[in-house]
Amino acid sequence: MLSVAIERSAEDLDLLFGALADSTRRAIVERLGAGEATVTELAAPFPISLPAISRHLKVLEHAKLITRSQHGRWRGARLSPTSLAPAATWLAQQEQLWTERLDRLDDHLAQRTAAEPKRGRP
Amino acid sequence: MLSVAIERSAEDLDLLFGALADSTRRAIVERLGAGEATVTELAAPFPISLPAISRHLKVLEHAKLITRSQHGRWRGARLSPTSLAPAATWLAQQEQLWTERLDRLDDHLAQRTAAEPKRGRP
DNA sequence: GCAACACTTAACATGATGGTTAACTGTAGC
DNA sequence: GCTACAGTTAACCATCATGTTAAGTGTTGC
Repeated sequence: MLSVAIERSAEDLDLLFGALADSTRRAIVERLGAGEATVTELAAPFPISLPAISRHLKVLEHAKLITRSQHGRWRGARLSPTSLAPAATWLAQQEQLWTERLDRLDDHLAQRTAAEPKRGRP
Repeated sequence: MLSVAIERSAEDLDLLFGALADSTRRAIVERLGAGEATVTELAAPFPISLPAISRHLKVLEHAKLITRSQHGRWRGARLSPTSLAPAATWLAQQEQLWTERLDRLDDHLAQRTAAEPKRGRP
């Protein structure tokens, strides 16, 4: 359907991994796993100022990891469900690629040593 | 055995995700999926200088994503097989946590609407 | 030994990141 | 309307990241 459906751009991954490369932001994501929360709730566990939290949220939002809402004077943050997928997919692909390669290498070595058992290593 | 075996510290993840938050470094990792390579080989596809590549490799090494070797005057880089696991695990945990939560939410809502079908929303 | 090669290290410029405090915006509630 | 509350924006600062070029290190090969 969409011609650019698989277009997982390098920039998206930059933003995603970049957003996750900070323990405060990861903790916020973990916290949001328990459900929507307000900024003050999210800020509570951390020893940093509200503006700092506010910017972390902006980074997460920019990476499309969270969406924001407004209830009265409270502003909520919640996870966008499939947003981690691109990162997880990239990692899975890499792991698959190199385990495949290691398997092939094992096969190759097994074959080699089976075919030429007397070959010595200098 | 090791008392700190499961101690996947926040710093490790900082380094891991940080290392992956750059498209050049991700490309290098992808490239290394095909096997060990020298610095010049790794540098070839990129329009940046060798020192820049050298430092990217140092970042990857520091994040324990690659190991380095020396063959004569060539210096090789190769992937360390399980190094992506902490990142993949963290992502998997998050995805599991929040899909669980969404499931519980669904159940809850289904139960609620089943039990109190006439309840209106103000 | 010495020149060429394959890098790495050093020194530097520049822009991004993560934190601060102070001031601003917008909603709630009397 | 005014005050308090929840949060964002602005201005600033220190540090880190990423690139550059120039110089240094160590190995090869004649």
